[in-house]
Amino acid sequence: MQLSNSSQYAIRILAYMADNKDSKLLNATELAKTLYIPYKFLTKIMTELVKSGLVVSIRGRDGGYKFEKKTSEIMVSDILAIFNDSIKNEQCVLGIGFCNGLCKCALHDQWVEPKHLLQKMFQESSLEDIAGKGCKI
Amino acid sequence: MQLSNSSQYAIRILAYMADNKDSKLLNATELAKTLYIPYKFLTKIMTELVKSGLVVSIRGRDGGYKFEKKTSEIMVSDILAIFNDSIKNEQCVLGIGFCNGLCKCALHDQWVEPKHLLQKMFQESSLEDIAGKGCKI
DNA sequence: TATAAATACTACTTAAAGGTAGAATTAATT
DNA sequence: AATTAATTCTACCTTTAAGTAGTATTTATA
Ligand code: SF4
Ligand code: SF4
Repeated sequence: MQLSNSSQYAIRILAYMADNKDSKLLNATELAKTLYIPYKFLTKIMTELVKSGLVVSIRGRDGGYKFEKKTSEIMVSDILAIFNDSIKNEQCVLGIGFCNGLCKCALHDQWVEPKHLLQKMFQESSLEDIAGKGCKI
Repeated sequence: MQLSNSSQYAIRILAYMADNKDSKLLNATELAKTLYIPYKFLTKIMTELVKSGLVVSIRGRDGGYKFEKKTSEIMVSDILAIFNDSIKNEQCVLGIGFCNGLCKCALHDQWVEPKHLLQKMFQESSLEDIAGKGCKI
């Protein structure tokens, strides 16, 4: 019952970048050191973030990463979507997955509310919202 | 962001057993067929449920499984605990895991409420509560 | 033009979850 | 006592997530 490492790392990376978006570019070496994320794994994640259009990369010496969009326009749910970690309406708590209104599982009714709150948390939190709140890692 | 297969299966198995606790014993073959759970995986799970004291097994011909406790006294959270899938108070949404009140992560504040609802759902749902609600698988 | 420092690509390895196979054990029935 | 049908044990296989290695590519600067 938790997000994948990739999603967790990506949120932390982007939250940190949002926190430091005054500095022109942030590079992978610095991000990995600051955030205690394995360098090679971080670059893999960054490449996915670039491909998905959330950030742009500048290659070559003095290169790095910066945002493509405004941080107020990037929601945490957008990040989760990249790593197939979104909470969808049809997300199933007991793994059956094809139930309808007539035939629902033992926990269906209890699941509705927390599922909705999770969705809300991810869909309504922008990077601007969560940047600068608390610690940096 | 979902329970492990083992937890999901275990909840479905026990909810079904609670639903059919009038029948003396339920055996693995029948449970596997009815619930569409791989037989060998199901027996592995059942053995863990026996060891943890939630159900008792009768071995040999005409054997099977039945509850050790009342279904009103078995909470879904008890099942999750067996498979290390509980939602703990200190459960971390961004995977850092050692933050305190002073230094908290970007999503800490937003996480409190849904986490609490998840805990509530699992801690306050007994097998009696969820049995007989909806479909059988 | 050579060098250095950065991202991107391809491929591999490791660890954990999910699942399977087969034999051993148990106990009721014939 | 033999058979049958059940659980349990040990060991293995498969798939996916997580992480690593090495090379290629790009670009600023001396
Ligand atoms: S009713 Fe339960 S098992 Fe069925 S799709 Fe909904 S959450 Fe999943
Ligand atoms: S503050 Fe955030 S990152 Fe830190 S332990 Fe709590 S949930 Fe995890």
